[in-house]
Amino acid sequence: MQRTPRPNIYAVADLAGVSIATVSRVQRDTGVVAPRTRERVLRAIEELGYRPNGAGRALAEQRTGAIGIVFPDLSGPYYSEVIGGCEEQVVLEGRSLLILATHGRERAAELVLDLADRVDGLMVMGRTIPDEVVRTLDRDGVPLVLLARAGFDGIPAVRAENVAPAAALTGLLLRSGHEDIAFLGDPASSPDAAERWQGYLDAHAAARRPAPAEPVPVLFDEGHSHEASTCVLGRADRPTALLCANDEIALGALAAAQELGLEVPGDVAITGWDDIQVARYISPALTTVRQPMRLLGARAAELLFQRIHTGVTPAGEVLPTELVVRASCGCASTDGSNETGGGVR
Amino acid sequence: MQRTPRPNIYAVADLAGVSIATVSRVQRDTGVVAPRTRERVLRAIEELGYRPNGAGRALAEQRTGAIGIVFPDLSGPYYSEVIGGCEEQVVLEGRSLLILATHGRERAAELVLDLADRVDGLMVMGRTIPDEVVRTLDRDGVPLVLLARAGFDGIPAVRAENVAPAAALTGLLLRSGHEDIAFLGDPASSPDAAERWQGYLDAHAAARRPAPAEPVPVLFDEGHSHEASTCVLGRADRPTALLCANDEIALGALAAAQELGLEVPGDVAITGWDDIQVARYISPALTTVRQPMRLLGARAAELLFQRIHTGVTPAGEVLPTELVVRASCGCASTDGSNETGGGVR
DNA sequence: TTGTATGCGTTATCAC
DNA sequence: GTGATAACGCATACAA
Repeated sequence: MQRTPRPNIYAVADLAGVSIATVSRVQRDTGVVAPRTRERVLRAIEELGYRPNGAGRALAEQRTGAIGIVFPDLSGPYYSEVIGGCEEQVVLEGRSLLILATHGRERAAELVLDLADRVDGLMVMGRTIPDEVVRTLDRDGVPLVLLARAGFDGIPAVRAENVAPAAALTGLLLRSGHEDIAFLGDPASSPDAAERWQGYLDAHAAARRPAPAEPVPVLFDEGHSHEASTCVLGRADRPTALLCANDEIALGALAAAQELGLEVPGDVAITGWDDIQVARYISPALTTVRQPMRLLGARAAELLFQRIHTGVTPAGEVLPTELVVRASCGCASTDGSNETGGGVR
Repeated sequence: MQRTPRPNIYAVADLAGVSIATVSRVQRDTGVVAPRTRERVLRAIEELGYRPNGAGRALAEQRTGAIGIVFPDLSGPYYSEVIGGCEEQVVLEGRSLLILATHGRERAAELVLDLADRVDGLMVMGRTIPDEVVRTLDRDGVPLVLLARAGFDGIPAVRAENVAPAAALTGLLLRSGHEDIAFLGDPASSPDAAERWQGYLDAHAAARRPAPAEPVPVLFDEGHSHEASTCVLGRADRPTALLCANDEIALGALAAAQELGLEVPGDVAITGWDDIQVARYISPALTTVRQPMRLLGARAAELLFQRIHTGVTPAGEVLPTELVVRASCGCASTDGSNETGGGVR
C-alpha cells in the first residue's frame, strides 16, 4: 500500500512556481493575485487534489470550525430530533458537529473537557456533567449553551416549558376525579423530570389536595418503566392515574397495565411527555405534551453561534409546548385531540 | 469580558520551571520524569487549568482523534440507532464522532470533502455522495468504510442483507394468494431500496409469476408515502398487497388505507422494513424485517478503526436480518410472531 | 533525567 | 503582486 502523502501547501506552491503565501491567498480568495498567477495556482491545486489540512488551519486561525453537543445518551426519538435541528444550523454556518454521549460514565467530565478542546463552542444537555465542570468550561472561555435545563452563572440555556404544562396536565386529571395520581420519573435524574414533578406538586397545591406520594424514580426507559409500573399497578391500593415523565415511560406503563388486565384509561389513566411518533399510533393513543425538539436543538445552535460571533452572551429561551389530549387519559374532548399550553410563560 | 487566553504548554513549563518537553512528557505520561519534577508539573497544570489544544496536538501527532459519519439525513429511528452504535465504539476508542447530514444538497460532496480533512477516517452511508467522490477520498488515503451499500474498488462496506429477506417476504405474500403486490420505494434513491426491489423481483421469478409492475418511487418518508399510497390504493385495480421499502413508508400506507376505508390486512396486506418501535405498537402490528441498526453502526466503526490501526483493508460484512411476521400481512402464524431469515447468506 | 530544537500545515504580517 | 517569515500549540528525536 503506497502511502502517497497528502500534498500540502508547499507542494502546490512548488508546482505552481509561487510561494505558499500566494497559494493561501488563492485558496482562501483573500488578498489580490494576478489573474495569470491565480490560474496557475488553481491548476496546481486541481492537479494535486490539494485540500488544506484541518489541524493546520485550525491552529493558524485559532478556531476549529466545529462545535460539540453533549448528551446523556442517544436512544430514542428525542435526542435524535434535537441533534437534527442542531445539525441543520451547524451546516448552515459552514461548521461541523461533534457529538458525544456520556452514558453516565465516570469519565464523563473528562470526555467533555477533552471535547471542549477540539471545538469552538459546546452545547450541553441537562445534567450530563456536574455544574462544576460546566463552570470550569465557562471560565476557560469556552462558549457554552445549556440545553433542557435552566441556565446559571449567566450561561444561556434553551429549554421547553415544563412546570406549567405539567400542572395543566395534572389539573386535568384531578378535575376528572383522580385522587391518587402517581408520578413516574426521577426528578433527580434530569432537570426536565424535576420541573415536571414540580408542576405535578403545584397542581395538587392549587387544587388544595393532600400532598401526594413520592415520585416513582424510573429512568427515561421503556424497559425500566415496565418493571416499575408492574410493581406500582400490582398493588391493591394502586393509583388511578400515572403521570409519566416521558412517552417511553408511558409506553412501559401501558404495557404493564395491559399485562395486568387493567383497562386504560378505564382502570388507570396514563399520560406521557414529548409526543414521540408512537404516541399517536399506540392504542389507546397517548395523552402527552408535545415539545419542539428540533427547534430546541436549532435555537441552541443559533444562540451558540451568536455568542461565538458577537462575544456577547445572549439571554436564554423557554420554548412553548403543547398539551395533546388523546384517549389514554380518559379526559379526551369530543374530537379526541386538544391543544393548550402554547406560549405559557 | 476579559478574555483570559487559555494557558498553553509554555505557561505550564514556565510556572513549573521546566521545559515544554517535560510538561508534554508528564501530560502524556510518556518517557521518564523524576517524581519530584512530575509533581511540580502536575501542580502547575492543575493551577492553570491547562488542557492541551486539540489543533496543536492534532498537527503534531498527525491525527485528529476524530472520525466522521455521513448520512443523507437524520430523521427517523434508523439513523439515530446507527449513530448510537457507532458513537459507542468511537468513545471506546477514545475518539470523537463528527456527524454530517447532506440533505441532498448540491454542496454535499464539498461538505464531505471538507469533513474528510478534519478526521482520521470516514463512514459514508448509502448514496449520500457520488461514487466518484468516494473514490477520490479513497485515493487520497482517507480510511473509508461504506454503510448500507455494497463496497467497491476494495473499499469495505457494512450492510444488512436485503435481497434474500425481501424475496422471502414477497414469497410469503405470493403463497398467501396475492397476485398483485406493489412495491413502494425508490430503487434509485438508495442501495437498500434497490436490493429490496431486487428481492421482490427474484421472488416473482422464482414463483414463475408474471413480471410485476414498476416500483412506486416514494421516499423514505411517511408523509410522502401517505400521498402516493392514497393514489395507489384509490385505483379500481388496486394491488392487494404493498411491500414497502421501510416502516415509515408502511405507516403512510397504513394511514392511507384506513382513510380509504380499506381493511388491513383484509383488503390490502402491508409490510415494512427495519422494525422501528412503532411497528409493534401500531394496529395492525406491522410485518417487517428487523435489521440490526446499532450493530450496523458499531461494526462499521470497528472496521474503520481496524483499518486505521493496521493499515490493512478489512473485508466487508453483511449482517443478518430477521423476518418479523405480524398481523399486517395477513399471513401471521398462530402466535402472531415468527422469525426466519437470520443468517441467510 | 531534562532541555534544545525541529517539524507538523496553515494564516497573516510585513517587506519588497 | 508576490515572497520571506513569524506565529499557532504541541510532540519528539537528539543532545546534554
